[in-house]
Amino acid sequence: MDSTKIRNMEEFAAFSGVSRPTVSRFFHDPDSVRRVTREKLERALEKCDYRPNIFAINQNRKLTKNLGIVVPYLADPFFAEIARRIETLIIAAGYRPILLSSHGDTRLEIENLDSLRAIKPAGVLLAPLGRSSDISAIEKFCLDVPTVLFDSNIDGVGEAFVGHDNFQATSVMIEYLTRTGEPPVFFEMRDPPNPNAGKRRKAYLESMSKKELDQQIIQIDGDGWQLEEIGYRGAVKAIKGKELSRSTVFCSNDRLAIGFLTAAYELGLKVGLGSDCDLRVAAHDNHPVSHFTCPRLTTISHNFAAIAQKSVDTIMGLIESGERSQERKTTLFDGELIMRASA
Amino acid sequence: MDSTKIRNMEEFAAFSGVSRPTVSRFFHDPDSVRRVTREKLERALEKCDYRPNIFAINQNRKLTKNLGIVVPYLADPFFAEIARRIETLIIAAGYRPILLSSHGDTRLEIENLDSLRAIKPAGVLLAPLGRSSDISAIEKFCLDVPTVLFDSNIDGVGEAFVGHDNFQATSVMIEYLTRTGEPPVFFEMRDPPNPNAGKRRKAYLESMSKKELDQQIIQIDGDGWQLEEIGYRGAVKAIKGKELSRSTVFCSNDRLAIGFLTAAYELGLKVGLGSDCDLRVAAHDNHPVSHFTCPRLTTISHNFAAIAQKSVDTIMGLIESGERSQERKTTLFDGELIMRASA
DNA sequence: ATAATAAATTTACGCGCGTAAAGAAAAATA
DNA sequence: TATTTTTCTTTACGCGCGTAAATTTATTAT
Repeated sequence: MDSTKIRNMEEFAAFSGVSRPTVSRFFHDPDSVRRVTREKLERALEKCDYRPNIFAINQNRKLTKNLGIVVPYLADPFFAEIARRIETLIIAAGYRPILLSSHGDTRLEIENLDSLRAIKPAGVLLAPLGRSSDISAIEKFCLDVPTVLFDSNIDGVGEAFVGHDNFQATSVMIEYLTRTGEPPVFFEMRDPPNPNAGKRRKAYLESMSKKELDQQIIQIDGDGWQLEEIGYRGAVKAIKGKELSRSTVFCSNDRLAIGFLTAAYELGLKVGLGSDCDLRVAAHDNHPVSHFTCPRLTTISHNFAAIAQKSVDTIMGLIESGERSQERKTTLFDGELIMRASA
Repeated sequence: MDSTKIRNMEEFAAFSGVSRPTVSRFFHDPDSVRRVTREKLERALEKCDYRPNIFAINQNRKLTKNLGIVVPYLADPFFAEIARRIETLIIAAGYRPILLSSHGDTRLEIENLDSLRAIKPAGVLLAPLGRSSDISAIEKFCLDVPTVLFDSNIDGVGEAFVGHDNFQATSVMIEYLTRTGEPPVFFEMRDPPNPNAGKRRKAYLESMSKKELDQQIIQIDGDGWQLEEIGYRGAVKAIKGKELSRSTVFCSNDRLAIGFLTAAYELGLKVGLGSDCDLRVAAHDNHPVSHFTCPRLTTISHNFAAIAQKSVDTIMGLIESGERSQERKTTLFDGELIMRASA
């Protein structure tokens, strides 16, 4: 590295023996200059680590290379995992991911969108809070910024939705559970924060009635994102109150199931497949923690890889075409049954 | 809202009847203008939602209001939780948090620092990867940007360190375990990615020898951040190989313990305090998941709130004084014993 | 070789705001 | 009321880069 301190593009142009507009073009797209020129600049770059000022760039371009990611609750490893995958794909595409969490708070979700708007992102991938989202504010945002929703859908909002097929997933699990034992009772929050929950309930009812099986839904109280605690309390109440009409429980999501397993353990119920077991418990999501519950949790995995890839591909398509999509497209990926010890 | 579209500060100044430099001062600090002027501007703001262009602001200030947060692995709820708290405090202080995860990757950690450097942050809060960090690169970064380390220390790097007192925590736990049962065996990775692990081992050895108790350390193989899986395999090996000289196990961290509990469960060992139990298991961190293991995990909590607060206070002090600290200060907070069912 | 094309250079302006200096106006003090 | 102090306005320049137009130079085709 040279001792020469380059302060701006002007100086770097002089240093490398190329004019400034050409340097500007080079940084925008290295292939837009002749090969000899490019090599000259690359050699200069090795001698003095100059990088264009990102603020000056963004100020003068209508469109930045920023790509926002907003998730409802980053402290939930499920969202941390999907965000991690999306981040990686965005970086690979040459964009800059800006990851924001709404921390389960409606107001913060809108604030996140506002501060994204301020940095003129090329696009945004949004997993909304769901039921508690300020839908009209999100709609307004989507008019200004190309936005793809993922994980949790809001009808008609954003350019597209990419998510998990709750109906397919539910029917696969119910198929499995009924084939290997008693048909399941459905265990969920009375007032779930996430729209997926509603679809899962509906899918349970449909699947069960198609098989002409008795439906039972246990709806538990609770509010917020402390799902394990809510699941635990609900399970204690349901077990002690002998509310379970059958010995198989299908939880609306893994985090509720984690609480359920804790309750069963503490109440001395053995969960699992064996003939010595009192209960079978299964759920939805293949949450990272579900690998290590006691017993390990049988669940339906989201296709994390496909959802992340399709979300990024979709927003990239919108950005690079420069157009809004003609029609809002919904893409759902099949879940995969993950058989473990709990059911 | 007025239909008038304000495009820049010039237009907003004209609209509100105040000169542009005064408007600029107002946005920098509302209290730096006279009350009547401020009120005039606030009224104007309600009529037309103008916000200064953040890129133009940052380009012209040497110092932005950006504050970087870098954590080693955001998909670990422990870091998600501490990051969440820090973010909240930073926003409250009127700064803009930029949260980046190194995803357990040395190269990405440096890339994160590089991209932070590009946005001229006022300061950075860094929880380094630890042993695998590129220390000289981090040192170089700290010369340019005021940086406070947290969670995991690198001697002499950064302006200050804020963390957890592993020695106090260890001795409290050992005190508790020996008072209520057999003294503990220490369970850890042979090659832990985190420097806290080294301190915990040392603290175990010191505490045990101070009490004139036999020390036993079980070091398990494994690499990377899949700590539960590593803990699980190590536990299976240790239990099947009858390596445990005593019935109390003190794990280097909760995530290893989660794997340990899964192994114990699958091998039919009952973990807990009761006389019918085979093992007691305790650990470090009060990881969010440790609330819901089976049995619930006895552990030592980090003082999340204090660590987050002190980290933010320290970096704010550096920023607002505009100076570098004379001497590197280390602040450690006591852990708190969280007694649950596992030990 | 000459003409046609492609690429680079020079020149110049604009983006939206920070900020400094000098003077005018308003508020606080005497 | 006169004086001092505070606050605001006017004017002007700079930040680092995007980008357009006109010109020059290099490359390719004829």
